[in-house]
Amino acid sequence: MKELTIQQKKVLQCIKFYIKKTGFPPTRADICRELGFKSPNAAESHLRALEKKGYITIENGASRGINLTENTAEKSQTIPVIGLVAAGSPTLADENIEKHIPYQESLFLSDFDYFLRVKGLSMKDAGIMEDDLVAIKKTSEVRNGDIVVARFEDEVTLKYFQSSGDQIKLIPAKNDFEEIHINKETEGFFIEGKSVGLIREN
Amino acid sequence: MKELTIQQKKVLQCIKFYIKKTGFPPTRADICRELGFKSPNAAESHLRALEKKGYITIENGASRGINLTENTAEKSQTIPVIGLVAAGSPTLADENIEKHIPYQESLFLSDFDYFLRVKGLSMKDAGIMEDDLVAIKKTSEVRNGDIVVARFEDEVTLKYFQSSGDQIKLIPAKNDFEEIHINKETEGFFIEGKSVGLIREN
DNA sequence: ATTTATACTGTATATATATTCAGTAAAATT
DNA sequence: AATTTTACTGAATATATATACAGTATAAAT
Repeated sequence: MKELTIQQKKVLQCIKFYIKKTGFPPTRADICRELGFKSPNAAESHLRALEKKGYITIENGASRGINLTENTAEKSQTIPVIGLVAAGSPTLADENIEKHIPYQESLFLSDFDYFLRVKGLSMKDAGIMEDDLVAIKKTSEVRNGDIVVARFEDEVTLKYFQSSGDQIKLIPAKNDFEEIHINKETEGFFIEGKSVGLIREN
Repeated sequence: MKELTIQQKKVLQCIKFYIKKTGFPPTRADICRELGFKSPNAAESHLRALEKKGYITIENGASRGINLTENTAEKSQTIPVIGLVAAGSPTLADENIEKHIPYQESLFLSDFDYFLRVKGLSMKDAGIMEDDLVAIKKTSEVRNGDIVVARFEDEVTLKYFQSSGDQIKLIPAKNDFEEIHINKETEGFFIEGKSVGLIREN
């Protein structure tokens, strides 16, 4: 989508804010009032520019006939899905993002930063199946029994966390997978975050 | 909140639908067009009734100045969670509803009608754990391999569905639970719906 | 039994609103 | 260098829209 100018961004923000506040879109005059314009044509021109660039649609002849396009409206309500690949860490870099899915704030008890798409069945006995989306909160503060995203060198895994002293155990929830034992200070070892929820798309 | 009459419900639904479709609320004339009224005052009166009962607010003098109140607006964005109890069917009656949770339309690939709170571990090997929320779409059209909500007399269960001819098998996803074999025409047997997704709140 | 709420039609109108036209001026693009 | 885009002011206007007023009729509440 074509880039917006600073003023056009201001107008778009103004529209979003107005809708949030009142439940319906602003008139040209409303926009002028909010942004200090003295002519309704200032608002009109900006609206037509926003329409041309695909951020809104305008129903001609209708009062307050402004509609945020899907792309515009959803932007603030989506969260990235990241593929869990054997090599490479789950960063929020564009190349790792599989897609964005709509997201409601209070979906889980805790807030979270991204969804991790699960590969493999090492957590099967914890009810985490292949292709499930695990909601991950980025943090290194984890407790025994938490399901964590751990990185060791280039490998990223989802495992139960168990620590005693300097010793950390990463335990898969399936007998035929192996536990990983690691020292806390081991170089290249990080806890990326922990699971706070799960979504499965049948 | 005070109960709405059938007509008032229709008008409220019409407003919601119009906003969903266009992004902005309807005029009095729009409502008349949608519902077949011949006088704008018909819409006006209903709007004032809805305002009086607290379902909407109206900004006087503003065109399309209709705002769904928090309660009203949320209703279409929350979905009920129903406890899966051994006895009693999962109806949407108030007494069965555990709570409402926020819900975004495109969360799963299919739409659905309610969440079922899972009790017991009979579907553990399908990755469905105790207290998980299974998204249920009310339907009797199910295919072999679907996870279905089946009711037999007073008992409601979540099982794999498998049919051949008149014979229906309800298969739990755990060895130590028993399969249920039932004839299609058995009295008191119903398929309530099928699972289309899952949410786990860690 | 009387009042109030529901559920409209039909007409009228003040005003809220979109939208066009005429300008000015700077910045960006071609 | 010429054209287009951006960013406005200012005035004018057709029409979209809320809203009041006058009725009619039935159902519900007090």
